[in-house]
Amino acid sequence: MTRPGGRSARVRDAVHDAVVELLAAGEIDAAIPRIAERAGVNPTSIYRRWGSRDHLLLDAAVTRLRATSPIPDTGSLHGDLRGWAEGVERAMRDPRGQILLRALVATMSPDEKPLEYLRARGDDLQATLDKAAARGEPVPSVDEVLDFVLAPLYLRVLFRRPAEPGTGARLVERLLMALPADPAPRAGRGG
Amino acid sequence: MTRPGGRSARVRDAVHDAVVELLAAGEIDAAIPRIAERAGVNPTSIYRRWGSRDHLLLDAAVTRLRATSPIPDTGSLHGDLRGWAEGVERAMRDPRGQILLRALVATMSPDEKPLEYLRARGDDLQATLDKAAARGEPVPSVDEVLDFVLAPLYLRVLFRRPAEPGTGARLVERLLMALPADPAPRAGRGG
DNA sequence: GAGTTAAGGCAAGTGTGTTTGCTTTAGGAT
DNA sequence: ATCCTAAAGCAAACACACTTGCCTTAACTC
Repeated sequence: MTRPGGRSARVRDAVHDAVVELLAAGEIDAAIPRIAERAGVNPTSIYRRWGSRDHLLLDAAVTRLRATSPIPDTGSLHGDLRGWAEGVERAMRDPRGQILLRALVATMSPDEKPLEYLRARGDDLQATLDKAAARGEPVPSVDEVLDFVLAPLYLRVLFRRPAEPGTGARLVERLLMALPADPAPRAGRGG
Repeated sequence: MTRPGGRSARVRDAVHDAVVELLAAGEIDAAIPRIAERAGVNPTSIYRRWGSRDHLLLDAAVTRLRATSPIPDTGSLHGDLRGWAEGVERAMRDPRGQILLRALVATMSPDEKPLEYLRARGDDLQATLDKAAARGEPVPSVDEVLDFVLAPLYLRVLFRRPAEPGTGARLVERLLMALPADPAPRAGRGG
């Protein structure tokens, strides 16, 4: 990527778009020539850049999901987590979000270290929690947020149906409700 | 399957075994001829029976996962859920369990109705909860068990690393701890 | 604006996954 | 024991994804 912002970026975006559209349209095993056609690009360009369909899918999923639902800064932990959870929930009600999450799970190598995507999210989360702790608010651990807010939202999408509106907010409320009023730093659950 | 228990079943098991072994060994995109070779079976048999690689993977995953970690009957809800959660946790520490869960997520059609596999689990869970309620114990809803016990265990496997020993038991304890002492039927969370 | 060079496009060649018609085998039925 | 039929095996034809060498385009640099 020594030439950012030019033709290279255009092709990359067009290919990512094509992947998302095709998957969302139900062509879940569209091969590279089909994706290239949809993107208005030569198949060779895809083979040369991504090498395999799985690498392309993983790249598209990570890139696109990373842009989704950042953690807001509302001034209170409750507001931050609630805004974030609602964003995740909304993204997971979009068929494209669903398919991207599924593609991510499908193409991640099982022995992969904690995926960069989720690690970055964990870091963001930690920063948000740190700020809240500095304000004197009682805070959960990152693990608790992932276990009791993100996990239910994701599991519902992957195995059942997308969470109904309000689920994210309810999960956040339940988690924060369970915290001790004392803002002493909590012993993490060991992740 | 009009001829259960004979050659047909042997071939099916051999093919399922081959799938699990190959996936667990890292050959995640082993094609059908490769699976057939490993199973000691003719590729045509696989094409005729399953039609596509995805159908085969889904069938193998559902079949094998269904046999894993049933809910025990210990006489107390706490014991039942704890035994089950520990079983799930253990299955997810096995590379074959991990890969099967991943294959399941990857090959499920996104618009699939709640997957038969998880629906059956939900029914088992409901039966366990009903028994406990009949004994006068306070019980959570099926949704709560899925959200706060199964979801964290699955998410950790899919995105991070398998849960450490004791995680399942701790999740169950936390859930039951949060219940009101009054065993009145709880209003479900609407799933 | 001319030069430099990744990256994209093109086209021909190659391999392998998939299909299909036919034959053989093995379980169950009579 | 013999018949019957689904399912498995076999082999040849087929299709198409993938590779590769070469040429062209376009973006950054001086």
